[in-house]
Amino acid sequence: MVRLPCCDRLNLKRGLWTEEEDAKMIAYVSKHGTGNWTAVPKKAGLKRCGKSCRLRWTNYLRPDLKHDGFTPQEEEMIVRLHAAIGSRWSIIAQQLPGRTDNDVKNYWNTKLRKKLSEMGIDPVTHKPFSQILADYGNIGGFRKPGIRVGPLNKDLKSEIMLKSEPYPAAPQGFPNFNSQLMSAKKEPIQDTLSNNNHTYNYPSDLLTELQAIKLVTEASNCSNNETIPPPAFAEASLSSSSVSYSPTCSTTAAQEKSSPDFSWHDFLLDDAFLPADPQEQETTAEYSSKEFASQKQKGILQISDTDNEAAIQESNTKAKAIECAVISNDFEASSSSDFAFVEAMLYQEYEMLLDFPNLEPFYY
DNA sequence: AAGCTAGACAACCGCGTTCCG
DNA sequence: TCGGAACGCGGTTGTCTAGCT
Repeated sequence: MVRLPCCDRLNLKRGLWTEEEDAKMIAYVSKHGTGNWTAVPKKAGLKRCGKSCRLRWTNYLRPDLKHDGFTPQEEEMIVRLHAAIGSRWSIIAQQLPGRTDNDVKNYWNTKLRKKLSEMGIDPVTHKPFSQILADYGNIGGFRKPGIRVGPLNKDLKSEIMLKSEPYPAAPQGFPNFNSQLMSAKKEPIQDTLSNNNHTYNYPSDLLTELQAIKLVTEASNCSNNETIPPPAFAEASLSSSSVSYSPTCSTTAAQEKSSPDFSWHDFLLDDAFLPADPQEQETTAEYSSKEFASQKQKGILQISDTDNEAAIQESNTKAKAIECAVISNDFEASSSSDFAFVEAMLYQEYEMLLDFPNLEPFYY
């Protein structure tokens, strides 16, 4: 029997839900609970597919959901988590009670990304556009002039008024970070962190990603770490609305940071988590190099043996910035990140162009 | 008042993973 | 162990609405 996509089945309603449908769903779930979504629409008397029912319940009808606007604290959390782990909306949403991945994703796409772009910060890398351009200039010597901008995100492209260029595709066989992370079981962060029996493998080690989340979470919860700005900056910088911020955190550091001295530098990936102590920075850099070498040895980054050492050093520094974020807060870092992933892609492309100078870059 | 546009967000789609017989 | 069904996720599209011309 050929199984059609649920939404292609006959007589199944699509589109927006009516109040009557919502009432049926709520009545059914409150009586029978969730589970086996494919059976729900039939039992609840709805002409919807199970997938649609699950989505409606998960994203809208669930009683524990917030339907009001995002607070500055939540904005801050989203930005920080996105900087740490990228667009893992479900994981980010887990740290925001009452919010769904869809909520967070929509809010990011419609508000936060734009705000960051307008402030000259690349929403993908969380680095200043100027720094990204500088980085590209540094590695652009081998590139054919005028060929393309490279894998800059759309925001940056529009921001710097460059003509539209296709992004390079990820090399085949490159590790699928998203899939591996998605495959990991969902557990509350605290539980996950306390579980020493985790089996996630480098470089998509969920533990470390969650550690990064924990780091960010704790930083937002009244950390005295001066590298972490308090929620107040969200009001000052992110929120264009008149939402007033009532600090739940009353640390001196937080109050000090709420001053006009706040800098968006605090949100930039390279800087936000770096230890203030230069010696400590050196330590983290050393760690990063070792980890990168470890990745290389494991073949994860697929770096060839003809590496240019200087380029490796550069790549080490960039690709490990996020790990510094983890280390600087007394966590044991053990994984890469989306940021590192992008940088690794860049580097791998660089490798390829070195090996095959006549090869045209590949496009989407 | 009508038409247009952009923003917000609800909903859908496709794909990868997990579950289970 | 295998295959199909169910589930969950991120990306994308669709719809509604407010504001502007």
